[in-house]
Amino acid sequence: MKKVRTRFAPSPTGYMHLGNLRSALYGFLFARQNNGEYILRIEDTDLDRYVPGAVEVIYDTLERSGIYFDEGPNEGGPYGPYVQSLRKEIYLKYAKELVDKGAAYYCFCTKERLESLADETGVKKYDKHCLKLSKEEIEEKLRSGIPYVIRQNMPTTGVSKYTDLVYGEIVIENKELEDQVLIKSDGFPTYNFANVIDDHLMHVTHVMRGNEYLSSTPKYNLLYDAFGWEKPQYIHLPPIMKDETRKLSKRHGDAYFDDFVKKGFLPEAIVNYIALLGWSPKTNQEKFTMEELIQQFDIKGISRSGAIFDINKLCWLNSEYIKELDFDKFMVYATPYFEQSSIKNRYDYRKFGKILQTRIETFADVIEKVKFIDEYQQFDPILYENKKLKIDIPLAKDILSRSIPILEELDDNMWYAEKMHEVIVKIAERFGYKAAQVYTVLRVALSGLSVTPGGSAEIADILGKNESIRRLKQSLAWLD
RNA sequence: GGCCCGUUGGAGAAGCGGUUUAACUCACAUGCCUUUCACGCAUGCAUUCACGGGUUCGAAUCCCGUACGGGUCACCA
Repeated sequence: MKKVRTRFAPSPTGYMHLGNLRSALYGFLFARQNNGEYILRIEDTDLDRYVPGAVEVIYDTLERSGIYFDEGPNEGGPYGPYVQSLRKEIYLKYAKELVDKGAAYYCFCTKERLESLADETGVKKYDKHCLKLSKEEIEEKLRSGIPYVIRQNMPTTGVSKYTDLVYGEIVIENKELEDQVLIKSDGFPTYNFANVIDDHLMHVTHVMRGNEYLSSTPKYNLLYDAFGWEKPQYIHLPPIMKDETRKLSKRHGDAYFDDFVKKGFLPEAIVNYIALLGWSPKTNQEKFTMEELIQQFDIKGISRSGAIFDINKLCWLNSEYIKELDFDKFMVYATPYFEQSSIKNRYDYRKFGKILQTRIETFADVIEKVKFIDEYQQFDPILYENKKLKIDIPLAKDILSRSIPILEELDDNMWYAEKMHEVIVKIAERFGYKAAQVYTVLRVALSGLSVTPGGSAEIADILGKNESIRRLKQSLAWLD
């Protein structure tokens, strides 16, 4: 059995789309679990789309995701270079070999002629016009410097079939195949060609990519056949969708890894979630470490239909990862968000962090949760009402008016969460309330919210005595 | 439009001809906990697998057709 070698072959667009990340992940998992090798190859054959710094973005994203390579532009390796623009001459040489074999031919057609080939539905299929050129004519045109491309010469009859490891047998009639361009007039290869050449030269055994290539794969197979090369195994992946009809795409602005990191998602959670989009494990496990994914990943679990990206579930997974963080680590992630929030450089971030860790789904939630500090304003008294605890507005008033004097007597240095608990329980005992009733009323009065970032004792602690008393008095006044 | 692929609850999905009265997770709802909110815990949520035929003693599972959705038909990857 040949050693498994698979590859991730992104083009340097400057961003890492989650769909791409998932392809990178699956390829990585597959290579690692088979003790194979994982290769990074940069597909930059389109000069117009080149983005400076894009390779760094790719490496940075993958590194943060826990994905690494055995061979690539930075790692080196025996089959380099691993950047296609650096391999330009290689492709031309092989293209010419194909021309000699009759599997490809020079084409000098102008853009205008190509345009004129469109049928009534706007679909144009190349008519093999230049295939008829004689050797002399070709020599002549080449000599006089007329721009040319090299096209693949497709068979016009028969069928091509191959077995995809996810989709099963795919059969395409050869007459559906167009004489695609292999070498562009700028001398660069097209993706379609460079891909095949490099996969072969780099000894790639398994090709994993989006299923948009499902129906063009026979063209690549024909190329392998023309060279007499062994074909790789194909593993086509279903798309990740934004909703039922739209692919998760750049257009919608929220499909990049970086976007999610900025919103306060942990890379581990993103990777974990994405692993589950289009693949399901044999067990009921939902949370996975990278190591577990490597062990449990299985091509048989890859689905064939598109998966809708559900931010809800990502949020849930992220909150699970956040809760697991040890507190110091949590604060490392959370601090930048405190810095962006309205309480920047005020209040004790750690005190807030303590109560927030179980209450946020993304770190960006910190910004929202902290707003009540500055956005305290008259609220609907209905917030006090609680049928389970039998709290109504008159009771809330009682509790507030009786609690305030007692709390006011507390010394400043007694004003901390643990002490507040004691005091609240005492108040409850003394006036015959349930502790929960006092807690709830104070919590609402101090925050002006029904769902609060913490319990009343913690909130009072953070606010400090003066502000807490002020708010309690204010709330009482509002009730009149 | 031609060709290719897909279609199980709001979302991810298991299931691969008979202990499936269709797992599990998210969401949602309800309840419990009660030092409150959150966390946590428990329960509920598809008589049905896009639809219509067929094969079979028996189908979500096999076959055919229809509908719907996606992909592809570039000197873009």
